[in-house]
Amino acid sequence: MPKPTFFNLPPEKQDTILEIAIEEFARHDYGVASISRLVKQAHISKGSFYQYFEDKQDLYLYLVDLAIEKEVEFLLAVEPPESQKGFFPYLRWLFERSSDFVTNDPRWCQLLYRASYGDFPFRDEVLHRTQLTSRSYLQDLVKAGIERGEITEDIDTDLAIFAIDALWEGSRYWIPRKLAIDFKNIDREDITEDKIKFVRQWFDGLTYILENGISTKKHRKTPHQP
Amino acid sequence: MPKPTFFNLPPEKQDTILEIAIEEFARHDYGVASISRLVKQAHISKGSFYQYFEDKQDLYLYLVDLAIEKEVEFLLAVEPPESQKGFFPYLRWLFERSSDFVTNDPRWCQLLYRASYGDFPFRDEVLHRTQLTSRSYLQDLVKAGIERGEITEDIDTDLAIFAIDALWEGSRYWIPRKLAIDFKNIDREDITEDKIKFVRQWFDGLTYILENGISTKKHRKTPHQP
DNA sequence: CGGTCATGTGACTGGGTAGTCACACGCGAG
DNA sequence: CTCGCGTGTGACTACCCAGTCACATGACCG
Repeated sequence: MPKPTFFNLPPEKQDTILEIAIEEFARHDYGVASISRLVKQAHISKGSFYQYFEDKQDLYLYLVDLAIEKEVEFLLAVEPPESQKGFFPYLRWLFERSSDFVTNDPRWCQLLYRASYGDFPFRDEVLHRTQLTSRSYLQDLVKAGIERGEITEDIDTDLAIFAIDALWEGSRYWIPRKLAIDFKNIDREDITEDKIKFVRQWFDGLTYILENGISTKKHRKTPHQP
Repeated sequence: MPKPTFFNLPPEKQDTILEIAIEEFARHDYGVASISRLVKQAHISKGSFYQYFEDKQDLYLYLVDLAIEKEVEFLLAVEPPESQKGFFPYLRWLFERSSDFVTNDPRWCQLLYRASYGDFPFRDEVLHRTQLTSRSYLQDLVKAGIERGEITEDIDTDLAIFAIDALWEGSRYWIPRKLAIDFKNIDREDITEDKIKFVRQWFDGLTYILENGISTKKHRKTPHQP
């Protein structure tokens, strides 16, 4: 947690610092991200930084927490379908919200990606935070889906969760690169309708694949042998 | 490419150096991996290292090339099914070989993962090398599958490739962590039959999901709207 | 006015890094 | 024996990093 000094700052200054910090940690893994670069860009002194935050890790964990908060908040900004409608409509909603999150807050999104897959000490500390929310949430979803008979029991719950998660995390990584989103200069104008549409269709496709697979139903040659 | 000096070394010494190097770059992203640590562990001097390799990047790109070579060689060590048997048997073969590659050469595998998703300068140089092989290979596979009518045309080719790739790369990352494989001390004894079986089943499951999705076929409520 | 306290500062420390270089060693040819 | 050459070496450079600290600034209070 940042020191009280940070929260005493005028909100705009807090925001500026956080903006620059998000950019730094979106562009680089924890180990490569640099506080020196950060303070230069934010036009504050090294000394000030360390009056705001305990250390690099303190800032980082705070950012991760903020990002998770931000993500949840963004997802829930649109009402999810009622749970009795079933798993797949829910998944579709989740992916649609997620896709908008990517185009809306690409840097938060990238920061969270790095939090899961990046290279740094205190992995467990961070994984605990990121997985606790997303993965246990998915777990409940999938289990309910199985109980309701929508999801095949042939597949292990954990594997289903993994698949959903891997497709999501993979998207989170590749989409900004496919769309040539530059984390340095986020330009709202640059996220055109076309791009938003592209991302929506991307996740529509993933929903379809997760539900039905990619095979035509004519040949089902390779049944699952558990 | 390493300098001639490196190739003049007795093969065992070359191997030792490469072993240590693989470990370093499997455990850390390019930016975090350290040549100083490497030479200490390999019991060679800084000076020697720079008589073997141009620089850090030279060594790294060489390792990536070796890893790709190693992967291809390993995959093809078992004959793939004849192509007329279709896409899904082929995919099953690919995943089965891949799963064995993970348990057999976890460090090479992890190095390649980092080459695709890691954080470093000269991204393009590395991506070019990794994608050229795997992604264009998948592309041919998927296109053939579509032409043969095994893969639904509702799905964009690129998205199908992405899905396969994302599940594979995700596995490559998570499996060693789930199995608690320590890249530091690779102990052949530690890779038990149980673990190998676990990985095989993992990829069997993924093949099934890719082919059929995770839904039971009873409710197909959410058709794909392109 | 003087004092106190929160905040701002940038030179500095200690340590890690990639890469260099002047020198040392040994071996084989002349 | 000596010269040259390929190889080995570790101290050294130049740089970057996280984190510290003695000092500066300025606002508010008595």
